[in-house]
Amino acid sequence: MKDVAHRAGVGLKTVSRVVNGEPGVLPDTEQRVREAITALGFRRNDSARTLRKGRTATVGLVLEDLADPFYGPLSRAVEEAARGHGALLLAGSSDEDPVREQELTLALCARRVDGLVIVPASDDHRYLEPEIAAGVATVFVDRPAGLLDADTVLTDNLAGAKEATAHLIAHGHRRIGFVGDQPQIHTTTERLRGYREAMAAADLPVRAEWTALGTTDPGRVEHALRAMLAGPDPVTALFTGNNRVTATAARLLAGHPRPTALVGFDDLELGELLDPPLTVVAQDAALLGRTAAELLFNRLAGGAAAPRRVVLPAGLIPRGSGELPPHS
Amino acid sequence: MKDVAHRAGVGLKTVSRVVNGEPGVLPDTEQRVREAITALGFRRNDSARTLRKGRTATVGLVLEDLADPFYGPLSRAVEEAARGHGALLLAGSSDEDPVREQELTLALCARRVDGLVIVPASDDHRYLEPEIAAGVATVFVDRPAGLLDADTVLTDNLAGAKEATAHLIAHGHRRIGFVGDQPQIHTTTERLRGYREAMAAADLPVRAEWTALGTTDPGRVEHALRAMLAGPDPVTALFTGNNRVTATAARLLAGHPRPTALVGFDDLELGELLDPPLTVVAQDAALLGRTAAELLFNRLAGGAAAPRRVVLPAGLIPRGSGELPPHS
DNA sequence: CTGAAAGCGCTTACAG
DNA sequence: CTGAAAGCGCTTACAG
Repeated sequence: MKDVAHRAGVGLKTVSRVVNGEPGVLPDTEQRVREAITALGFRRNDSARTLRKGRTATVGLVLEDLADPFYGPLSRAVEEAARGHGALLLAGSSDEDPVREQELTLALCARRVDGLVIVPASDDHRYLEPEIAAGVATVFVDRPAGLLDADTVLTDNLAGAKEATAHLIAHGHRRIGFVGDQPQIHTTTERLRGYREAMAAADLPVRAEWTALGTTDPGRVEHALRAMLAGPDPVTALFTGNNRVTATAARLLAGHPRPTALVGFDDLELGELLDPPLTVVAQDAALLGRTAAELLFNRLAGGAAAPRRVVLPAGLIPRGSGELPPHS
Repeated sequence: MKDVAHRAGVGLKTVSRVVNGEPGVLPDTEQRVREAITALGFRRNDSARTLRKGRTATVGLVLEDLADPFYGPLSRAVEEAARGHGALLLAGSSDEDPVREQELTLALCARRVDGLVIVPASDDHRYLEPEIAAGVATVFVDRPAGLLDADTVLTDNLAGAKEATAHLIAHGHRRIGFVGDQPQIHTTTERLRGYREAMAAADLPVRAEWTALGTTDPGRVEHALRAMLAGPDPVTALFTGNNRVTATAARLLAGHPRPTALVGFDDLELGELLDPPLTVVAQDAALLGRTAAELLFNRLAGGAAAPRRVVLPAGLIPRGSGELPPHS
């Protein structure tokens, strides 16, 4: 910029005015500045600008895994909102590791992002207190913050899980298995709770061997499923706790001799083309992201003193796999 | 930092030394500085740091759509590489719009990203010449740069498309349709070329109505497919040009009276569970991303004068849909 | 309409 | 072992 000013024979501030389209520059002067800019290939350094301005026009997004298709629409929704506000998106994966979540989040804070959308992996977010106090607008999505009061956007996992389980019960099942993600994840425990409550509401017992929580590693899931499907008294229906578990269950059931009912939490692409077509409880990942971004920019605009909590619905989509009757 | 220095009764540089773990600070002094840091809740501003250092430890990623599952593993691979080099990822979608690609890319450059991984939507990247000259390491992935010589990582779309088409021909098909993405996209034309070459190699004609290019909008794709499947001389097999087109084709064929063979470019989750299981030519999106990131950091490390071009293989995975015989 | 000075929060290059 | 001065590339607050 100094070079441009020198070449155009003007002051630094005049170049700044031209670059930012500020008024009060004679057409003639502006012309000279523009020529110098082109000749020197000048491009404003937005990092420097940002340092002086206070805001970085950057939003940080921390989620479990950028490669997981569930988070694609969520990321895109946050990106669109950011774009609408002239901001860019700094994104990263926590890999469901609390340490990694914190490192990543604090690295984003060190870059002085204006706001943060977090799918938490940890259960203690007090490390963010100074950041939030310093003005970083923070929204938790998909799962609540731990030991921290902050804006949150959730899906009604409890109701969704109840609906899924009640649906299986309504189709005559009494021995229903639940295979979920790791137990420290909020959505896992909520969905497990929904399953239990629906079973209890129908006066059905839940045997210990009918619930299995753990990583979504296909090997682990397959092992858990096989255990439930074996023995003298196998489950006749399965409720799977998220998209990855459901995919593994669908694969296994496709090769299983006994028709077993299946309802999954989260929809899967092509799910309607499976045999039988996949019944799911679906949530709207894009809406989750859009809502989170709205709360974020709302807060950045100076709104909402008290943290807000938004709960979005999940809805059953019956397609066939969840309507199979119990095998005799 | 000034406040910390003041409170600890030391100079600015000493705080800097402590914060960066540089040697040459007495334990006693360090202790005082650390106390001041904690008391004031000081956190280094990495934006200021990068302004002075020259490098921002940030990599920009421009792709078609953050929500498209195809790009998930690619993004994640770039993220992992960036992380390995202490860099963060600034990501955004071009939406297959050349103007948006350029705006986004230049916005990333204005933030002074150290490097750029681009899935191009435009066919003229000369706008990047000054940026590259200024030292922004730039790698194009999935599609080549337009009018610019730069590091590039591609899949062998031509060979993959030939293999897919030859596979259908080997199973007795003579009337094969190709439905692809928009014609300005490099991968579309390469795959179309592979289709044509395989047909020509088998001395089969290609009628104009057997090829249809356009957006991946399900309505458009369905319309094109229906046209090919109708009439007195319908195609007996389909080769679909990417994941989205394949998904629409699988949906349509599932409800179609005549069994029609299908080979898709790109694999789909659950594809093996369809009826018939989906035959595809698969590419490794994660490897695409990993390789691109390698070239990027290689260049940042001062390597490779001449731009490099890496071509990765695509391989046929026969599962059933591509082995259906022609209907009589 | 225009520009010189100060400052955003750090690091670099020196000097002691 | 420690720190004062200058500078990274901009914008802010003034003054003319």
